Amino acid sequence: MDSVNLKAKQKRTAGQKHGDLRMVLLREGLSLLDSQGVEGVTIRAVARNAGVAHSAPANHFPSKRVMLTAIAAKIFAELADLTIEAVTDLADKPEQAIQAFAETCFQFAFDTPNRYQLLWQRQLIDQDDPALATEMDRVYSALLSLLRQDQVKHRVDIETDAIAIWSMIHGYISMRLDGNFVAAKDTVTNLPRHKAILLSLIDGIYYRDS
Amino acid sequence: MDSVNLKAKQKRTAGQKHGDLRMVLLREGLSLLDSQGVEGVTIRAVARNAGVAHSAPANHFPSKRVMLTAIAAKIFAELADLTIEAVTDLADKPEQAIQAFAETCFQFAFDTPNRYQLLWQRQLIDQDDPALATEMDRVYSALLSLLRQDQVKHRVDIETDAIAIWSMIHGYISMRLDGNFVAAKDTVTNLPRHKAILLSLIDGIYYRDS
DNA sequence: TGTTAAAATGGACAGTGTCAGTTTATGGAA
DNA sequence: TTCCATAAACTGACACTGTCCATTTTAACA
Repeated sequence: MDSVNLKAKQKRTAGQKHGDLRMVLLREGLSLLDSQGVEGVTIRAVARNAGVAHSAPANHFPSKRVMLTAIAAKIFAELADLTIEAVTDLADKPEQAIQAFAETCFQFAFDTPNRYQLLWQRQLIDQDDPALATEMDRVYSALLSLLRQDQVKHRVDIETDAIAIWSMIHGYISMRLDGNFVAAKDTVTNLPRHKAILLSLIDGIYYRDS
Repeated sequence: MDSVNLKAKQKRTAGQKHGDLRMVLLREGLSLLDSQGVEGVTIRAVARNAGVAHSAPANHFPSKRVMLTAIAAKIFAELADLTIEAVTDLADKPEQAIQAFAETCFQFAFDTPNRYQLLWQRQLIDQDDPALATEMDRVYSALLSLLRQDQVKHRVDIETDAIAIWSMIHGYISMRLDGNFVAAKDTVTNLPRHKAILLSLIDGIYYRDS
């Protein structure tokens, strides 16, 4: 058996206690994220909750940044699944589909704010990570294809329309999660009204020839 | 002299070496923020750069969060000054004024990204701080009054229009700063085009009766 | 001039991420 | 079977952080 065949063998589980510590660590990391926010997600806390030594995670994640990036990739995958599922069976009704896409993002962000916020913390995660980029692209591509199917509106620049729509969704979510509407004398009771109006405004977003 | 009069005396500078260490600390904090990002702004690093002991800042800021909040308030004041100055002399041209407002935000964010990003880091700063809220409100109020002066568009809900516009501006900025357009095959050369289109889209944002 | 209280100091503590060396446990080879 | 190579997990250490504490310095006031 030569070295090539040796390298081909991927299932090597020597020395490990858990079935798959990497998976356990990601699960505990998500749990800590939900309960204590991103600052509660320390390598040592994750290791404690997983019942292993403080340096055990180093075998699976070379740095904290890599661990947080892996967690963020899982979250993006979750969001991608939700949005894509929300717009299936709406392929022939692109306007409704876009609304469903936005509504799903709102729901996800307000249901699990800590998860949503981690996705955009550039100093904590590595945006160039291939696994993360793949999942992020799934969300973006879903919106893009909705706009392409929208034959009613004569869009000149679909990509920029997508960016504008996504900007408005993300901007509203992040400002609300950051509590920045307090200064604007906003209350939580405004959320349904805001959402309704934003959805109608999003519907009006498309760039056409002058 | 009774205790009330004693309390009324506010200028008490006993024991201090610098003229105003608090101001020096804020300046060094901003400098570290610009050069190393928010994670470079540690209490001890700020103290080192100011040439004082590691625990000296504690006399002026009871915690790191309070220090970062004070820095953020200064940044918001800067942004408020810039936006308000940009829209003066445009009171009679509200559409141009709104464009100038957005353009100023873009400029500020891309010129000093670390400063802009600190403003929205809820886990690091205290959004309920009065000084911070005051400066934040100045920016928001500037946009609000522009919309009120816009007699051409018959806006039904000025506050939500402001939120939508501000959401789009902030959403685009933060996504670009986070580098989230890489997945969208975007390059920095797209910035001028995006900006032009976003400005025209912003112009189209207003909620009217159906 | 002496008092007083704020400001600045140095030391300590628990917690963090990361690195190094060591031990453990497993699958394949002799 | 026995042995070994190796990945995984462990213990220990280091520098750094924010925060607390007791102490000393310093400048304004009586």
